[in-house]
Amino acid sequence: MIYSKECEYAIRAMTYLAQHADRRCMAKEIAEKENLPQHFLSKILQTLVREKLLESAKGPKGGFQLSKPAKTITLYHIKKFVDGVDDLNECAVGLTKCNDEMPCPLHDDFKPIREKVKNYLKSTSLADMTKALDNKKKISKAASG
Amino acid sequence: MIYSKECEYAIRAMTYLAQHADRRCMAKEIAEKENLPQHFLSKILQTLVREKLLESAKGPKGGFQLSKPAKTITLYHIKKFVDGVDDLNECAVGLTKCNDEMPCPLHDDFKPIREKVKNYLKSTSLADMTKALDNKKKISKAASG
DNA sequence: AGTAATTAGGATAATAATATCTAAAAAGGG
DNA sequence: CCCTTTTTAGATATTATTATCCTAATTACT
Ligand code: SF4
Ligand code: SF4
Repeated sequence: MIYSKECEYAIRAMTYLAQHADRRCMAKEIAEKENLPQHFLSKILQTLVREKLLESAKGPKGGFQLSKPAKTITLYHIKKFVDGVDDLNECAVGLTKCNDEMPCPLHDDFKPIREKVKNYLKSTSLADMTKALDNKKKISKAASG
Repeated sequence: MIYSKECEYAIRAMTYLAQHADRRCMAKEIAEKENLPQHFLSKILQTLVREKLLESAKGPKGGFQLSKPAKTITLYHIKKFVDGVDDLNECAVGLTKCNDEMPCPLHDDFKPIREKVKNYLKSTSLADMTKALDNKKKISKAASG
């Protein structure tokens, strides 16, 4: 609803990296564990390296890792580099470009929602993602055992 | 952010029809007035007829019109028939399918936002769209004159 | 130095979204 | 009945997204 596959894969891969921040992870490993198309993922990781969100190393013991602490990388950052964030500043209705002085239909109803989405992306870091995943694991264990 | 071009065009066309509910409008007219690709729009209008949201008539004096009152047709209905609404029930994060008992990361943060979007689409009718447009026109006149 | 491992980058392929074109069918007006 | 207008439907074209493949470059280890 909010981002492309490419961006979704980027987020999932970076979340995986955040969960294994103690070492480098290979593209192949991430693809297998997260069930992502391997070659496509490699491309995505390359662009994330170019955008300085990741660091990479070639050869044996090579792989990818976050270039900075997980709590400083937000979903917004990732979307910004992969998809761009223009759509978050455009109308849901699509009648004209956004402009507070000359609002289009439903401005007052829609703009707050759009702001909430933007805010959610900006306030959610990879650290939050891993925390949420840990929680899920706990709940899952409690339920089954 | 929420729907495809096709759906956006559908909404804009149907809003136009709601504004001119007293008569039938030709595809060409709608395309010109709303600045939409004409042939693509024709296709879209055809599917809306098949889905019973519009009625059509061929030949001279032909064209398209809403099949029921503007206030009974919501953005949600339109999206449902054009794009489908599955994405409104899926995760923003994309890690797994939605399931309240086994929530994925950020469920509690994201789900309310998603519900707000859904609600917005369900509670916004074509009549609301025309009302908002009228309002805009008024404001625009007051500002310039 | 040699070899295996791994990322980087370019070429290509497959699929989906967006857009156009053309001919056929239906309706109205002469 | 014929001509014009307009929708309908199907074929085709274009572009963007998603995905794969292949080769080169880099590095680690022996
Ligand atoms: S003014 Fe409001 S309704 Fe109009 S484009 Fe901006 S956010 Fe959308
Ligand atoms: S985060 Fe919540 S809304 Fe999203 S898939 Fe998970 S349970 Fe569903």
